Amino acid sequence: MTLRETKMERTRELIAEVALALFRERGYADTTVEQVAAAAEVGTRTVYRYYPTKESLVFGFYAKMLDTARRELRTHPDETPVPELLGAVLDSVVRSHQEKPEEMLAAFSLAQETPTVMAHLAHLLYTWRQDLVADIADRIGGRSVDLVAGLAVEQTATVFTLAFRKWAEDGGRADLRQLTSTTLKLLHSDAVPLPPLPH
Amino acid sequence: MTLRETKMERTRELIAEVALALFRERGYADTTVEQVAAAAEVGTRTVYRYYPTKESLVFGFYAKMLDTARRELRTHPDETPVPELLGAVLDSVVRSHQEKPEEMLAAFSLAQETPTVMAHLAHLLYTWRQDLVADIADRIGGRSVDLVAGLAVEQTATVFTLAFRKWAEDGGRADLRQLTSTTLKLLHSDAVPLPPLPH
DNA sequence: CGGGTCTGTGGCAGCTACTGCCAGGTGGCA
DNA sequence: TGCCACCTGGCAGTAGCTGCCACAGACCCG
Repeated sequence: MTLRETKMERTRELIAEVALALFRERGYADTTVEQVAAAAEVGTRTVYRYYPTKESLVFGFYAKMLDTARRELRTHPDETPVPELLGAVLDSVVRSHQEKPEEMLAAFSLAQETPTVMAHLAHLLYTWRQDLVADIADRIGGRSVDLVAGLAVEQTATVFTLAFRKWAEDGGRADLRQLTSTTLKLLHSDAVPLPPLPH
Repeated sequence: MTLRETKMERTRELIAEVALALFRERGYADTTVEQVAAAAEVGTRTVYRYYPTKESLVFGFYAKMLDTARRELRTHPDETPVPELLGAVLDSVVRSHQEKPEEMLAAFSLAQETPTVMAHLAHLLYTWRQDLVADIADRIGGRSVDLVAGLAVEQTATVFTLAFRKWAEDGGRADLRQLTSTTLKLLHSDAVPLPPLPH
């Protein structure tokens, strides 16, 4: 890794950190990108070189985390059974959240305050799941590959999303891993109502 | 309904229609809100009175449709079994899509072209599902009410979303109801892999 | 039916997110 | 050490979005 790249990586992270701090302090709407740039001691133009929109500043590390979870899939050999893969993804996401709980909570609470930020988060997760579906579909045989892969990924993501939402409601005091596992157990059980099959 | 309200409703719909038409014609990014206003023969300021953002112009009727589906729930008596409720929601959404297939397809294709539009759609669906969870939770007894309601709603929404996506990929030629029912069948079967339970 | 009032409309000014362009400087590399 | 590549940041410009205010049409009551 060259000096140039190191510097850029540092600036990139610095901007995201400073931005998140300012947003928490003064609120998202009341902070201009110019202020973020000034606080990070870079030009406004530079901020936009690293992050395409103001909203994306909130999810700098979040995006990196999702990327990691996906990347991890590729380390598993081709013969790995799909349930194990899904378990690995779930585990990776839970682990990331446990590493930086305050940041996760802060980003989520900012998202709840500001619709466009929530929209950005929803979009981030949406594309992530779509990419995951493509990854998983490659490993599945049989009929309706895309539907099966889709359902598998969506269910896995849902388990985490619900557990996380409950965890966040609680202010992050509960044990996220515990909550995830409880939710997963519910999904495995048949206590969850579903629309009936049309005859 | 007074004359005033009628007029407003008409303008509201006119703006959305004109906007969607212009977006399809010249593309979303290459159409300014000012142009939409001019084509609808209203002031720019008025457009923003009806629709808070440019993106929301794309989903005028979409939002109304989701609202209808939710509203329909309230027509069912309290004793209605939850699976039936979920079935009704699914049905309502499928029906709406079958009524205006071109518009649905157009809106979705615009969303795929422009990230912020997709983000808006994702957000719309996200809040809709959350509201549905609250509605359903009211009707469920027992433990982990919110988790059960959450899983139930998310699974139902997922079934439709996947079927819709496949339908849209196909250019809207396939039968959406058929696709939905196939997806639902898959979900009921145990052909869908899940993450294993941690011991 | 007519006058006062309420309310939707739209123009104007202004802020800020975001972009293309270009000059200057710093790191990479021979 | 010197040339080249590329990252940086300032400037100007576009467009989404908002508060404010005057006007006009709709509503209501005598």
